Amino acid sequence: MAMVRRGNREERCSVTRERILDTAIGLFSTRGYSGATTREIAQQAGVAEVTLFRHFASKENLLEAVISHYSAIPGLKSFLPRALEMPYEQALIGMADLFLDTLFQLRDWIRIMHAEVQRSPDKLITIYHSFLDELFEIFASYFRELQKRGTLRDFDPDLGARVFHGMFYSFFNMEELLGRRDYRPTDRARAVREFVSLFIHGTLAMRDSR
Amino acid sequence: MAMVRRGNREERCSVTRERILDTAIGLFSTRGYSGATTREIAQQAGVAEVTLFRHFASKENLLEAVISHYSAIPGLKSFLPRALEMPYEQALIGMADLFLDTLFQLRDWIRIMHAEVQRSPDKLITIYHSFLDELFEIFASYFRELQKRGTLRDFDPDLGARVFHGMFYSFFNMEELLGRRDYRPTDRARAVREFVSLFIHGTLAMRDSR
DNA sequence: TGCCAATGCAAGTAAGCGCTTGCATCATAT
DNA sequence: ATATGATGCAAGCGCTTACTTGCATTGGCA
Repeated sequence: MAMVRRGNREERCSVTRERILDTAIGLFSTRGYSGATTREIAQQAGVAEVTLFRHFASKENLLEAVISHYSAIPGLKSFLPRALEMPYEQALIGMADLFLDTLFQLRDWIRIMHAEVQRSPDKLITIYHSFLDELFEIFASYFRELQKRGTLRDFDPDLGARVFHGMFYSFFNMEELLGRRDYRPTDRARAVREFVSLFIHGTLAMRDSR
Repeated sequence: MAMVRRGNREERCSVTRERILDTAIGLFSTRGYSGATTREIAQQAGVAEVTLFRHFASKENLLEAVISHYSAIPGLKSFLPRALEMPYEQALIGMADLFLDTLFQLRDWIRIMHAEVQRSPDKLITIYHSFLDELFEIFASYFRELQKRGTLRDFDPDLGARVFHGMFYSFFNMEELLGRRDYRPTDRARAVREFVSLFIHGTLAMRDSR
């Protein structure tokens, strides 16, 4: 086995830990929690099974570590001030792109959440809900500000956020979570543009030439 | 154990089979395929475990039976001709309601698909993809017809279908799949109305008074 | 009445699971 | 140079799993 041989002791330790976590999130996401075995996780991480249990007290413990380790929310929030300086369409495209990037980065984490939120301790649910709340609030606060400025009409910003989220989440869901990249390999940039356009102008004809 | 005692032989047999299937879809959807045990399925269905294996050659076989047994697509397609006679907004609300009803009916089936599409044989994926294709085609063909009539402007009807689907699918996803009914118990009728309104008119202000 | 098919019950099998123990190795920190 | 701590290896423990076997019961059917 390829033991971690270099570096000082702390580093060696944390590198091993990270390798286990990296492998675990992948296997949990593809096989599910019950379907993934500690033997396979250890083997694929290139460590002995006993090492896995020296780092994590139990399999359940490992799952918790995986979930908290990869739940980091990215720079979507920091994009908001910049978005407010941009033209509406450009800002929405930027937000959509950043949102999709985020989803694709977190896809394994999201898969685990989806699969395990059922049989799960409240811990998972709480984490997932706060993740979603944060997400929605980013979108909603953007819409709220533009409504204050008079750029947007008077719709419910929270429901607007859900619509915006829904369009792109289900796109991601279809492209990534459903397992096959070769199913409807829709051009992402084109989809984003068309989605944003529909979100901005709606579907009705006869109001201007666009 | 409450054996099935009445009815002729065929009926008795198919009733038992159905009871096993009913229990299985519930347990597969909450615990996942690996997490659900044949013991518990049999017990909860009120039959001996050995009876389960007399009806289904293996656990995998039972999963396949569950999936094909509950995959029926409902009356959304038959709504289309009627929708074409309605005013646009009313038709969209009707389609959205029917779509949501369908999703809530199929929620266990959908959960299983989501969880097992990963480690799965191509069978599952194929079934799920054709389910989605059928769904999208219903929406897209409706938009295509209205574009032909000049009611709708010239957007890509397939992407429009995905947006329409996405709004409501992610609503369903949040209300039902994420495990907790008490999270954002959004009023469904209001959400449908607002979603449809956004889909029709977009978000921009300053074009008419609505 | 007598056969038969659907089911139950009890016991068991082989394999795999999460997890533990005891001991050896070896690079680093002192 | 020695102690230490992270790791590997091999074996195994107790338990659960999917699945099987043999036999008894029961109700429908000829």
